[in-house]
Amino acid sequence: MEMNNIPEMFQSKLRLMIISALIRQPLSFSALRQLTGATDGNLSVQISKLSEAGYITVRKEFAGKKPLTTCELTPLGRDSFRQYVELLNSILQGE
Amino acid sequence: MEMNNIPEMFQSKLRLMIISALIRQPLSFSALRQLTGATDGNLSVQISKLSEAGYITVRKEFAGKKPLTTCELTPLGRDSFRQYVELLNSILQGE
DNA sequence: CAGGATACTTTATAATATAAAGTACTTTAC
DNA sequence: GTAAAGTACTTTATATTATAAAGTATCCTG
Repeated sequence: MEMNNIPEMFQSKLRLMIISALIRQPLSFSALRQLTGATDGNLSVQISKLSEAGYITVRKEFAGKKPLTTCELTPLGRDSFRQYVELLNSILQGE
Repeated sequence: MEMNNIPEMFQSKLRLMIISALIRQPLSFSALRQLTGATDGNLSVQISKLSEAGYITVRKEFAGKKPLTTCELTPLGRDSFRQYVELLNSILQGE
């Protein structure tokens, strides 16, 4: 099968949920936590991985005196996701 | 007595400890917490008050991905403290 | 199949802020 | 002088994220 072609970044349910959520618009850490139901720690780790892979950008600032983290999909992230979906489609089509 | 002259900002043990600690050099929130033994909430509140009074400046930044808060005495803060000590001295001297 | 290597997840703890509740002290009113 | 009010300080709980440690699952390898 083409299983070996599945990019690292899509081999985690949580990362997949994050990317899916970011397709529509940038979201804060809190929003992602709510949408995914993930724990803080796990969410933090997976966001870092997506960021290191260049799939998302992470902006940090202070909203008042509290930290605010915003995640946004990069073109690379978007393209990779598109390609991944195409790959799944082709697999579905029987190769 | 001159009791009524005691400035608001010096009427709290914690604020006094903070100012005393900052006389030597700027310190982080964590350092102040350690030095004073105060709880996070209380320390945060009293730092805000000192800042609003113009006695200290509070700088916020990210050290890596974590927030770092640094407090520094302003000239006003330093002068006020000096004057306060003088006031106490004069009271001690019998007015 | 036992033993590792990997990677993901949870849990605990850290850095600060805010709000709510508790405590103390000081006025005011009777 | 004391009960009721008002003020201010303190603690406690919870919110934002990050990191490290421990747990769990999976996969490879001999």
